Amino acid sequence: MKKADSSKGSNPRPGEAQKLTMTEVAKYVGVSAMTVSRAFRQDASVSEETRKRIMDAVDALGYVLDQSAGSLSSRRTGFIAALVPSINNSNFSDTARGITDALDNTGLQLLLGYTDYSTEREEQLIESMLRRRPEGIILTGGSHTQRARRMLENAAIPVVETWEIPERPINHVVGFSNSEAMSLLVRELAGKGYRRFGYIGGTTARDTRGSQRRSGFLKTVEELGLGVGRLISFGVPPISMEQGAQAIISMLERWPDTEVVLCVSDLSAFGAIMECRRRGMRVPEDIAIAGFGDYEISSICHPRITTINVDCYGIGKQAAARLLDALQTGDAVRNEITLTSYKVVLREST
Amino acid sequence: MKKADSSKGSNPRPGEAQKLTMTEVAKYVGVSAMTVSRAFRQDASVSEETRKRIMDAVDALGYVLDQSAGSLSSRRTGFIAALVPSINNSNFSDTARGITDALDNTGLQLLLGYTDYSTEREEQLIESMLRRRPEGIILTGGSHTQRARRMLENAAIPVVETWEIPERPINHVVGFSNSEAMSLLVRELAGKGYRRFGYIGGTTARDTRGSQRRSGFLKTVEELGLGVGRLISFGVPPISMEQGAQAIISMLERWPDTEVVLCVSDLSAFGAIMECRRRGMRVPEDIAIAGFGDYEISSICHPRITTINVDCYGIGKQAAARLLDALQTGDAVRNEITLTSYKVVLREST
DNA sequence: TTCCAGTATGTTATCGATATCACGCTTGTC
DNA sequence: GACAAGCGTGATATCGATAACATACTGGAA
Repeated sequence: MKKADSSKGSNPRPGEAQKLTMTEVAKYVGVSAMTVSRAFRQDASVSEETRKRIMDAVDALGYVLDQSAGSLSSRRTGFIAALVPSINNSNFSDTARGITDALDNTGLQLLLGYTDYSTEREEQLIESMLRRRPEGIILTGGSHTQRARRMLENAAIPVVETWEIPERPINHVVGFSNSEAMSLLVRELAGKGYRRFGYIGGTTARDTRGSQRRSGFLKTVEELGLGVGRLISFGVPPISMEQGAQAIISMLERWPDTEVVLCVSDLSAFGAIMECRRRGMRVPEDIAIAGFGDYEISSICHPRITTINVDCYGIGKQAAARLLDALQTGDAVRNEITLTSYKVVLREST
Repeated sequence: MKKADSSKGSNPRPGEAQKLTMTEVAKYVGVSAMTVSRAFRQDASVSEETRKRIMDAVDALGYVLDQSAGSLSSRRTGFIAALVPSINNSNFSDTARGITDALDNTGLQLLLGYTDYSTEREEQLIESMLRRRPEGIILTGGSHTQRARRMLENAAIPVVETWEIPERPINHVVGFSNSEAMSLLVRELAGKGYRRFGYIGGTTARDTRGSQRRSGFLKTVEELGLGVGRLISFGVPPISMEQGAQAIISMLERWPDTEVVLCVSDLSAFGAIMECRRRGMRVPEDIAIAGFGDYEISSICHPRITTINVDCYGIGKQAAARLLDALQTGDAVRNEITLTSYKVVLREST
C-alpha cells in the first residue's frame, strides 16, 4: 500500500476519488453491495425505486463499474478479440468497423490487434489476447503457426477466420475465395477481347490472400489458352501505391505489348495508372489496368478503376454475428462456412 | 456451477482444457502457485532451473496466464485506452498505429474505440473504457461533454489529448494548431500570386479540427486583404472524396472565377481535382486545389496534390510516450503541451 | 563458530465484483 | 386459513491471480 499512501500524500485534491467501490455506493444508499451490483444489470430484480436511488448515488459519487473485478467472478469478460493484418489498410479497417458496429450495444468490447501480415506476430498477439480471456476471437486468413492453433483449441472459445476459405478451418469461416474472384475478373476481361495479361503483386508468400489471387490469375489465363501470365512481383505486401507505380514500369520494360494488367489491390492499380498517365500513356487505350478490393478511390479517380468489389464491412459484421450466435446458443464447435459476396465492377480503366 | 456442469457434459473432448489455472500448473511442477506467478515476471526471483521447469509445464499443459485475475490483485490492468474519430481514415489509423507501436513490448495493451466525431459517443466510450480500468487514456481533440470531463478527472489517470491544442487541456497534449497550419498554407499560396481563395469543408461543427482549419483560412484571407474567403460546406464530416467532387461543382457554379481552393482534407481535394479533370479543366492552370493531411494518395495521383503534411504517426507515438512517462514517474498531473510538426508541401496541383 | 545478508520459496490475505442460497414479505388459490 | 409462488434483498463464498510477510537455506564476514 506504499503506492496508495504516497499518492494520497501528493494528490492535490485528496479524499475524493480514493478507491471508490461498489461497497461505498452501497453504504451511501443504505443497501448491500449485491443490490448495487444488481442495479447495474437489466435482468436483475431490483425495485425501480431502489435502482433509481442507487443510480443517483452512482452519479453523485462518480462511481464507474469495475468490470475487471466483475468478470473474474462472473467468468465472462465481455471481450472479443480481433486480429487484422493492418489497420492502415481501408479494406481491413472496414472489416474492423463492421465488427465494432455489430458489437455495439451488446456490452461486448473489441480487443483489436494487427499482425502486420506475420504469422509469428499473430501467434504473439493471440497469446496476449487470450490472457484477457476473450469470449471469442476473429482472425484474418487461415494461416497460423502450430502453436497458435493449439492455443486457440485450448481456449475453447469460438473462432472465426475471415477473408478467405482456409483449407483446414478451425471453427467458423466468413470469407470468399480470392482465387475464384480473381479468376472471374480475368474471364470478364478476356471476354472484352484482352489477350496479353499481366499481374502485379507483392513478392513473398506472407500475404496468403495475395498469393491466392495470383494463383487464380495464373490458372485462369492458362485455362483460357492465353499463354503464360506475365508476373511482376514488387515489394513486401501490402504493396503501396508507389510500389504499384514502380511495378508497372518493370512490366512495360519487360513486356511492352501487355494489354491488360491486374493488380493485387486497388492501391497498386492506382499507383500504376497514375504512373502511366504521367508518362503520357492513355488508360485503357494504351494499357488497361484493373485492381482488387473496390476502395473508395477507384470510383472517384480518373479514369475510374475496374476492380472486384468485396464486402469488407459485411465480412466484419457477419463474423461478429457468427460469434454472437455461437455465444448465445452456447454451441460448442459448429463449423460453418459463410460465403460473402464479391462482384466484378467494370469501369473506365479497362 | 450449473453452466460448468452442463458444458462438461456436452464437451466433445473432456478432461483437457477444463479450467486450467496457475494452481494446476503449480501442482504439476510441485511448487506453489506463487512461484508460478513469479516465473511469469522477469523481475521476480525464481531460480533459473525452477523457471525452466515451470515454463516447460506451462507449455505441456497449454496454460495461458489469466490477466483479468492478476490485474484485480495487482491493481494494474495493463490497458491503455485510445479514442479516435474514425478508424477508416488513414490519418487516424496512422495515429493508432503510432500508439500500438509505442506500446509494443511494454506489456500494455490498447483498447481502441472510435467516436464517429460525436462527443456523445465519446462520452459513452469513455465510460465503457473506464470500466476496464485503463492506466491511461488518449483522446482526439479537446471537445468533451461535461460528464466526460468529470469521469476523466475522477479516474485519476493520465490523459493525453491529441491532434489539436485544446483551450482548456485536461492533462497532457500532443498536437498542433490546425488553424495556424491552414493559415500557413494560405500565406504560401498567396505568395505564389493566388488572390481569389475558396474553401471546401464539412457542414457542422462536429469536427473541431475542421472548424479550426476553416477559421484559420478565413482569418488569414482577411488579414492578407484578399477580400472574403469563399466557403462551400458540403456533407457531414469527415467528407468523402465524392463529397469533395460535389463541393467543387457548387464552388464553380457560385464563384466561377475562383483561383485556388483549399480543402479540409486531401480526400476531398482529390475528389475535387478528379471532378475538375473529368470536366476538362486543367489543374492547376484553370483552378488550383490543395488539401490537408498529406495522405499517400496526394503524392501519387496526377497531378500531385499540394497539402499540409502532419505527423500523424508521430502524434500517436508521442502521445503514448507521454503516457508511459507519466506512468513510470508516477507524476500526478503534469500538464504539458507537446507540439508536433507540420509543413506545407507544394506540389503540382497549385 | 556465530551471525547476518541475500536468495529462493511458501502461506495467507486480499483485490472488487458476482453466483448462489437464504430469507422475509406479499399475493393469490383452493 | 394454510401454503405455494414470486419478488426484492442480504450474507457468504468464490473467481484466479498477486502483495506482503514469513521461512528455510546458503555463503561469507567478523
